[in-house]
Amino acid sequence: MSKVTLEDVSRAAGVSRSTASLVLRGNTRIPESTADRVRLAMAELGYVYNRHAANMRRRESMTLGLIVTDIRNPYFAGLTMSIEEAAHQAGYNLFVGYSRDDVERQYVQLETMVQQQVDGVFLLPATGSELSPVCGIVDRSEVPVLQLARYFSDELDYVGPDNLLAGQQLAQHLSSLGVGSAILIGGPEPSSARAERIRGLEAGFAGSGVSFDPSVSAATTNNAAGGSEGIAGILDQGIWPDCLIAYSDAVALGIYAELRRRNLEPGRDVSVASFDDITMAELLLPPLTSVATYPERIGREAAELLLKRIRDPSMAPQRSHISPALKVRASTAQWRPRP
Amino acid sequence: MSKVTLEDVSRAAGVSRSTASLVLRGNTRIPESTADRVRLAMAELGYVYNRHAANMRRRESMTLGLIVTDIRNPYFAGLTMSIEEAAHQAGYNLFVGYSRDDVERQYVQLETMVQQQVDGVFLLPATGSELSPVCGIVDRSEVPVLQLARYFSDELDYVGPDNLLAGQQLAQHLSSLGVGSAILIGGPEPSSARAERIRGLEAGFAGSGVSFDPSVSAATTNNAAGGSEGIAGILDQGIWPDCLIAYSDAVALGIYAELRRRNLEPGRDVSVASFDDITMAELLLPPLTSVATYPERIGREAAELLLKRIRDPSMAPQRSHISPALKVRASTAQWRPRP
DNA sequence: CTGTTAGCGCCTTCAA
DNA sequence: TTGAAGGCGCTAACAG
Repeated sequence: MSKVTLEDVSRAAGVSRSTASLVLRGNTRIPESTADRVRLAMAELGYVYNRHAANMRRRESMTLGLIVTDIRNPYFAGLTMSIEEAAHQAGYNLFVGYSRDDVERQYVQLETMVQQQVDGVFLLPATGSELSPVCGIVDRSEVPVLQLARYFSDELDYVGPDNLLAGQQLAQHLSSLGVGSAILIGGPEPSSARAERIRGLEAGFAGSGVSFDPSVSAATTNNAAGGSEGIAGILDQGIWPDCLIAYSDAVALGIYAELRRRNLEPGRDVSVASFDDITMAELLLPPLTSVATYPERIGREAAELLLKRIRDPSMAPQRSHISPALKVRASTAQWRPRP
Repeated sequence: MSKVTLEDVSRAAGVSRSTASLVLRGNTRIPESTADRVRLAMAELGYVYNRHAANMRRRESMTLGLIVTDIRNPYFAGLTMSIEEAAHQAGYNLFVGYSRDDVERQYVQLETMVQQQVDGVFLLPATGSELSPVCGIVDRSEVPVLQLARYFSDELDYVGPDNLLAGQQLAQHLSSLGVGSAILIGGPEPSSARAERIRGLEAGFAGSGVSFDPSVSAATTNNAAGGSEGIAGILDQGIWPDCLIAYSDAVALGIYAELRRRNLEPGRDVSVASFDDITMAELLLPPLTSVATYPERIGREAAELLLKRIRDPSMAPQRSHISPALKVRASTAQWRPRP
């Protein structure tokens, strides 16, 4: 029975309600003996602090929302876990919703979170997200929204990997290997992340003589099925580049599998590289060259920024880019140019 | 400004507050013309329904809590996503906490969820969970707790895989292959799931002549690192069984990697099998034999049960076991007895 | 340091 | 059908 109220506690402890309330909030001006008596009474009566009631007055709920597309991709799982950790550390509880990359679903989730009075929302936007519907939902309550890993608006905060640099690092590595041609496989077409990675790759390949045409590759879902589909589409056209650049490690897993279905061996018949560097990349055979994008750091940084934004809603929109790091492994390092 | 209240709306629409409230809840006895006027006013004023305020009166928050250990394991990620889906479908928002298999952390998360007035909690218990601290936190508010995938008490509801049957199915498959000896690798020692899988394996191997001694294998964390560590411990003792049974696919991934570091090939030098059948199992080389335990079904079933429990707190504790299905793949099927 | 008072926004009840 | 009133549990503001 969550029926034990602060009033009951204060009565049992022989103090006023305001005193009990102050003890709860750790006020130091209350003498220790009184505070102890109050705490004892709370324990004995089985008192449970009701945050909803507190919220009615304080106008903050100590909850945050997180909407991501799909956590079966370990990259997003790591991101989610680090955000949860930072939120809890700051005393917030976290509502989580999975949009499954469906915009409508995402908007519904955003709406219910706003109704639940969240103090802020981390949004890893579904493809097709736009500012105006988001604002329509959010502006009425002035809930700050932070864009995670992908962005669709300059007016909202953003924290994500430095995709441009990541693309550049990877391209430079590949051209140094003597790769003659490379193709990007998969990834959600309209995402800022994919566009940035492409721009980075183009910049990195510039002047190296490596042929790289981003328009060849079709967009796919960001998972293994997308990778299989993407590489199948390329091979079925009779195209056979020296290097396959997966949009992400999740996509690369599908590329490995599809290559083998066709009796091709990744790392030998074609080099393969990717982005994210999830744990699995290193454990695959051959180990997968990947650009680490550090989801844990992105999560920590995002939490820090959103909390700052909650404190100061008038601050100008911020963008934060986390530096990537290339991890060279056998999937590219063992590959040799065809004679 | 979540300052627009139902009173403002009713004033603007020229109706009473109770009428506006009834429109919100979809009452049909209100004439459509009136309802439309109210809805129009809500839209024009930018009204946001405040669930906290509603909760003060209705004594339900329309929120549920979910505490899992770690979603970087795709098995738990799938479980989490299916629970979120079912919760949203039923109109609930979901608080999520990751215990990282730390009991103390788990208790803190449980406590803050209770303070947030959750109507129920899904708990995938951290190793070392016990009934009395959980009850200490939960009983005061009478929040129902459902045990997910592992259990530590008969007094709480439970939904998880039928681990006994899963172990049996796998053992029978292995003995039919002519395996002479098998060892279980990894998994959290004190978990009900591990104990049940062992019992199932023992039952399945009984009378087959396959040597299987569960005491040989050390417990580990439920991830790739645990798998590598587990198999390393076995091989370093000079033990070399015909078959390695991983506690889970996540563990199996580490086994594959460690075997290869030692120039052993899974599926040829030793057969490997596992539990869970996450997407990756099929994509590995060699594809991994695994017993599917269907996290999506478990999640759906769990959500159904918890919602029923919320409606009827006096119901006797329920346990629900989801049937597994063996997926035979090359990691065992291609293995041949050593001469 | 304590007690009192007045809400936060909504829902329920009762009377009109 | 509508209006008025009371209260959910807490906190803030003020007067003792």
